[in-house]
Amino acid sequence: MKASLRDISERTGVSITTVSRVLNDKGDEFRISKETQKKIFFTAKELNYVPNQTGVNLQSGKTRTIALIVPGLVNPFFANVASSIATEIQGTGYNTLITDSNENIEIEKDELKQMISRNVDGIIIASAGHDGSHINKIDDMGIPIVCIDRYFDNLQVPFVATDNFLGAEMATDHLLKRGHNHIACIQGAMHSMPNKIRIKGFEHTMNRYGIQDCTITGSDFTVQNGYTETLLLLQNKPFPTAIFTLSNTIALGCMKALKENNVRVPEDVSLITFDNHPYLDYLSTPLTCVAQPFQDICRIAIRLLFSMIDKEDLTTKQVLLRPEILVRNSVKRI
Amino acid sequence: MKASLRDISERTGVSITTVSRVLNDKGDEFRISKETQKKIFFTAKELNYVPNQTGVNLQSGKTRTIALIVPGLVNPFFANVASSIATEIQGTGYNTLITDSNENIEIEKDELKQMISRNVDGIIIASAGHDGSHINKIDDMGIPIVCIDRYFDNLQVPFVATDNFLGAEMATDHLLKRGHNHIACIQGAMHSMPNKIRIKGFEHTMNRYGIQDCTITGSDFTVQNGYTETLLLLQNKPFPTAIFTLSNTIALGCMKALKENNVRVPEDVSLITFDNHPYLDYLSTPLTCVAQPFQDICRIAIRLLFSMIDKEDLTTKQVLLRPEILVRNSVKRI
DNA sequence: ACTTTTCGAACAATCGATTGTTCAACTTAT
DNA sequence: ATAAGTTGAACAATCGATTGTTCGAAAAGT
Repeated sequence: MKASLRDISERTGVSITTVSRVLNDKGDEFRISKETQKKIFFTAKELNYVPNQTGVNLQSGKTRTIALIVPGLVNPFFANVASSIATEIQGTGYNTLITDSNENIEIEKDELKQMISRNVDGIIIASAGHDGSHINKIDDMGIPIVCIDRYFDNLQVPFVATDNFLGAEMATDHLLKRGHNHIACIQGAMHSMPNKIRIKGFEHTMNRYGIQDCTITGSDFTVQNGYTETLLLLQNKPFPTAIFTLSNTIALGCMKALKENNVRVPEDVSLITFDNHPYLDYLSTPLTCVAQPFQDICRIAIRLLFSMIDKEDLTTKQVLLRPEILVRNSVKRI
Repeated sequence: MKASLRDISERTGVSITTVSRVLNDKGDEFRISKETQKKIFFTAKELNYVPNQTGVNLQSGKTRTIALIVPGLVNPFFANVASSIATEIQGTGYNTLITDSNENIEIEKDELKQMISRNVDGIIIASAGHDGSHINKIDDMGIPIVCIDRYFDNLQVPFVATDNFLGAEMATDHLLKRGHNHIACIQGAMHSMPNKIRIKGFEHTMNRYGIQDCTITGSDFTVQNGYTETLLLLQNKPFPTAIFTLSNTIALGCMKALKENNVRVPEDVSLITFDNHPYLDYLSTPLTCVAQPFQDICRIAIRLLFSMIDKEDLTTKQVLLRPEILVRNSVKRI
């Protein structure tokens, strides 16, 4: 079905070597006659020849493939990341192999193994794990890998993420400055670094304003979590004057619970969230948010990865990017 | 860095053959002594051996990889599709190679070539093209391929898509039944089959209600297009009583233009769109839409593809799935 | 006329894994 | 003691492409 060098070699009567050289535009370099070259090109076209990368890879050890492992494409943030990375890598001559670990560390480890097995040239990962030892192991094997969004203490590989402390600080500050001091924070996966840092930023800012006890609740980055926690929050007296959700998915669940209970935003409660989304502008109450610079994260991660692939020395290995607060109408001044 | 069979062979003093057989659990079958087996397993673990798929592939001709080519991950519909497919394929022992053609047929052709080159076992594609000849060519080469969402006349490969005629009919019917007869339709890529069929469904339903001239405008599935066309529409007198957008992206642009011009939905104009999205429930006016069964599309496409890979005969090759209308509050009865 | 260049292309090894065949060495049977 | 059988493992070819080396034959130089 698919033609190989051998097929062309047999059709033209010249050796595989010669065919290979001609098709790699080394015909002149190796003094293959114009006539032979023409014959080879013609036959290659005729047989619809496409080089078998497997062969090339085996020979070169390179696959020209970058793997991207994310904890969940259902999360618009990671969908955006995947889209950005795929698009950025396009045209570099590399392909992108995308997989989804579903926030499951075992699946993630298996995928990592698969990628090594497939000889990918580099890996970009937003890890679902609690620590980075399995990622350091990849690094030890000499496989270029960079972390995005999620990172760990003692991580020996480069990472690129939002400055989550700053982001949480900005959001909390925004609320406090508008008179809120009873703020509930609905968090995501507690072990994840972005979550931990955001919580730190939240608490730090609260403390700075002299507020010691903070309401922090929730357990993962899902719509369900946002929904459940908000429902629980609604039982409390007094109800907080503002809610700070740590992801778009949590915000979605939160809004669902609020709507079902006829709690209005921002009249009854103010709302601010991590993550931007095109729809936030058109919500019944346009949602104020902390936008992560996901495009820059992707671009820089790719840049770092390619540097590693090219065996260049990395001067900066840990990049935290400034988020941006987009003020819409979900926070009331009280 | 990475250990190969040869490394294990050298460390243990047995041949590569024996190592290969033991690691493939064929040790007993080939009467390799327990002792030797133990030694091999131990060394493999010690060296952190992971089989090099490139070698396996070359030998077997299989890569256990499925390629997915979509015209744009920025479109939430395709992000959902990508997520679904990646998730569904997970655990089948296959990996998913996702690429984005950016609605560009040249990029798409190039990607297709890449996939062939990489020996993928099968391809799922939502093509950006105007016709299916390049896809038939893949089929001719004996590479399993199935189309989703976008398909063509004379396509010789299986496809799975929404029943777009029905979807457009449902939407149009919904508007007409509520007293709208001045309806503007903002379409997407005119050459694409889903768009063509939706337009047909729209016109057919309008005609059924005795309305002959339909306003159809727009040219691609982008936010920008929805924005521009709505702006243009706003110049018209009389302004339509309802707008039917053929994708979520177009709807987003449309809403932007309406908002900027203080046109209220549904008081001043009713709005209905193709494609559902989690946020639609929380918009200032929750948006009535025609939801595509993207999960089923993905599942069936994968099913068909695996049947082709397994060389089974396909009884049904063309699947159109019933969409669902989700009634919210963006259509006013007049 | 004989040696040296140049030309045009083939040989053969290699990458990593798989697999049909072969082959010693030892055991058992005759 | 010799033939037959069993054990345990190695040999070698193969998949597709690349690449350093080699090798005839024709052309040029002496």
